[in-house]
Amino acid sequence: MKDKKAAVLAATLELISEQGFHGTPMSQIAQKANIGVGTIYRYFPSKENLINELYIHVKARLASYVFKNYIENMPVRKSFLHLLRTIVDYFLKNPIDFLFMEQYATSPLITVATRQEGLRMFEAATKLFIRAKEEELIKDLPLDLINTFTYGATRSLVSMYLFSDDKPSDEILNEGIVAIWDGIRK
Amino acid sequence: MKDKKAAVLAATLELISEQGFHGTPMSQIAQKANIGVGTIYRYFPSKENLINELYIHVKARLASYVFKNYIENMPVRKSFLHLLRTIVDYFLKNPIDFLFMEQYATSPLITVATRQEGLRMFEAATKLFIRAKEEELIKDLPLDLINTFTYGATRSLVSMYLFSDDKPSDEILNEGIVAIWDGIRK
Amino acid sequence: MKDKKAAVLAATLELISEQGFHGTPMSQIAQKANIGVGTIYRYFPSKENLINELYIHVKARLASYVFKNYIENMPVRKSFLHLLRTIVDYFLKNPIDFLFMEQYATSPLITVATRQEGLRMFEAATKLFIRAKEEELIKDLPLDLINTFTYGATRSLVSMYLFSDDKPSDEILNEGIVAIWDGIRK
Amino acid sequence: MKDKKAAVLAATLELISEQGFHGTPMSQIAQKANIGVGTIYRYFPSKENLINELYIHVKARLASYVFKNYIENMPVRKSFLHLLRTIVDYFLKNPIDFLFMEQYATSPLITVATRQEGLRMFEAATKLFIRAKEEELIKDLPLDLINTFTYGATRSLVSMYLFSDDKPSDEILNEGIVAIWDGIRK
DNA sequence: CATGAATGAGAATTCATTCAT
DNA sequence: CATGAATGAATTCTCATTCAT
Repeated sequence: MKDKKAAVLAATLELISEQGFHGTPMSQIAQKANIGVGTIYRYFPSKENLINELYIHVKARLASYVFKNYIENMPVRKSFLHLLRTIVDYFLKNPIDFLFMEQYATSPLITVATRQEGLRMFEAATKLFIRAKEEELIKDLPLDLINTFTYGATRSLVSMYLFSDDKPSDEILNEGIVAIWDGIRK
Repeated sequence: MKDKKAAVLAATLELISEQGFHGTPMSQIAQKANIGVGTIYRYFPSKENLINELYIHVKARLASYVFKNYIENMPVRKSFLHLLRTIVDYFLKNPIDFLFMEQYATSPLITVATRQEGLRMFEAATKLFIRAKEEELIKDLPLDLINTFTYGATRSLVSMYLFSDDKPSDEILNEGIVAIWDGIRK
Repeated sequence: MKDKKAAVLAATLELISEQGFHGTPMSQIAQKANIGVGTIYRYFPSKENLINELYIHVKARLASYVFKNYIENMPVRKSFLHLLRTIVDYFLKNPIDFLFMEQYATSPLITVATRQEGLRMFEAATKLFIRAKEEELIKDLPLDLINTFTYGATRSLVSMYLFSDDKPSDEILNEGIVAIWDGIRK
Repeated sequence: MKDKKAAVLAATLELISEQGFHGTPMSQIAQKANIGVGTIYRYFPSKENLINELYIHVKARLASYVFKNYIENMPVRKSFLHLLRTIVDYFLKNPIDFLFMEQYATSPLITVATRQEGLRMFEAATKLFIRAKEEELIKDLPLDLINTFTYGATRSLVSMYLFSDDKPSDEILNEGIVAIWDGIRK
């Protein structure tokens, strides 16, 4: 049943975001997912594999949301702002996903292969940057730099929103996104 | 002896950055530090305390490096670029410190008190942002946002440099830093 | 399975009586009970809890033996002698239970709650003393005193029998019990 | 220096009575005795030896108190009552000594040799019982029985006094002691 | 003699994983 | 397929004892 696998992933995400990987026993995951411990092992060969699959799962969900209404051939600046805005939206709506990504993006538990698979889902964004460079709209910096820079700044935006006591308005978020664009544009 | 405490901190930093907190047993730390397991507990009451002290230690080392040649009353833009450049320099020279900060900046293992103590060491930077706002040189966004944005973007810069195969030149790093400034300046 | 819990209790009783609580590692208990160490923790949350449950267990077994053929309304003296005789019998047949009770009756490891639960099992004896006082058959001393005095003297009897080289005859034991009665009777 | 040895014994007695043998680290004893840990080992080869010497020490102190004004040739009953009364007095004045004896009288930590040495200090009491038997004042029971019986009952007396909320009067204590005599007299 | 820093063996406890039902 | 009792390797931490100063 797909049901059980999904239940395990959901339970793991919630528990792990709060308690961390090592603070969350398989038994607790099983309990939250309303299945037996042994059953988890029908779907995931090990706990390590489970968290890696969860990483892919969460990243795929984000990508699917982000690219749902994304149109490839719109003007670069508009695409860029739309993309960032959608990412921010998603994380504000799904803070647990954000917490999870923050913690496991750099964790040694996530294998190189997993991380690469996660990156592949955002190739459309890379294409956009390439186009931007060709159209000479952004600084002449390495693509990688543009990429991480953009994502890093976006994370900061979300993080500040989620953890600060006085939530910034929608407008300020937009200004923040524009600031990122200002950072890379020519 | 101060020797042993320092040896424990050094060993922990190195091991924990690669293997994570839970992937690093106390016995391994002891071995790498060339002391007995029990000795660690003469200096640190628990493993949790050890990592919190290490956090302070690393952050203090960074702050000391960053503010060594920092002059409070220089023009804002110059100060800003100098500050970011020094941070980047430090992390490129001490990649393990960077990996450690990346992993534990958001980890629940680091207590609120520890994090606050860490922040206090960078008050000079906050002062600079306040001055920048007063002089109306940067966008009218919340200080927190400016702050996390700046640090987030800086991290991306370092991260890209450390993990990409074709290391960007010194010039490109400078351009990256300027890009950050462009992001927040008016 | 009830089997394993019982096996753990039996193993613990035997080992702890000889070696003491702190002289008996959980691993040894597991080995003697023919189970894995972890299995003990399925039945007892901690070593401290284990010894407290064992205390109840042993005391319940004693009470069940002692009151099996006990009839409430027999003459006081007869009841008294019967009771003491049965206690002595039980301990002579189960010397390990005696050793265990001797060591843990006063130990700080046994919680107040556990001790109280143990006392409740011997309320019938207290009733007998009350009746004895009402019938003015025994000295006019506080009940507590009568109680501890009686039990203390009984313990001595058992202890002497178990550890002396020339075991006293059945008759002598009876005389000993009568001596206790003589101590408290008017 | 005799000073230090005595200080160690005093510190150990106090700490061990409250916290138990295994709950009391050597370092704590050293601290309470105002000496270095290593120094303990100049006077006692091991922790086990320390507790055995303490046992002897406490028992000797009790014996010295009990037999201080004891006259060998007084009438048996008077001697007996005096002896018991003095024991009770001592323990009421030194409850820690009582707690210690109660806990370690049956503990596997005290070696057989130590226990025997402790018994030897009370030979005068045994002599009294022999005389009592010769004069046919007490029941014709084995000496050992008389002995343990008497001591067991005395312990109960003290224990009840120390732990009950409504302390029995001096008179009641005397009655209790008489009850013990009544138990063994012909 | 006195000290206390250093040590590492040993203890309780946890938890991923297996496998008989 | 699903289960969860059983397992024991692995982990953190304590503390008696040693020995260089």
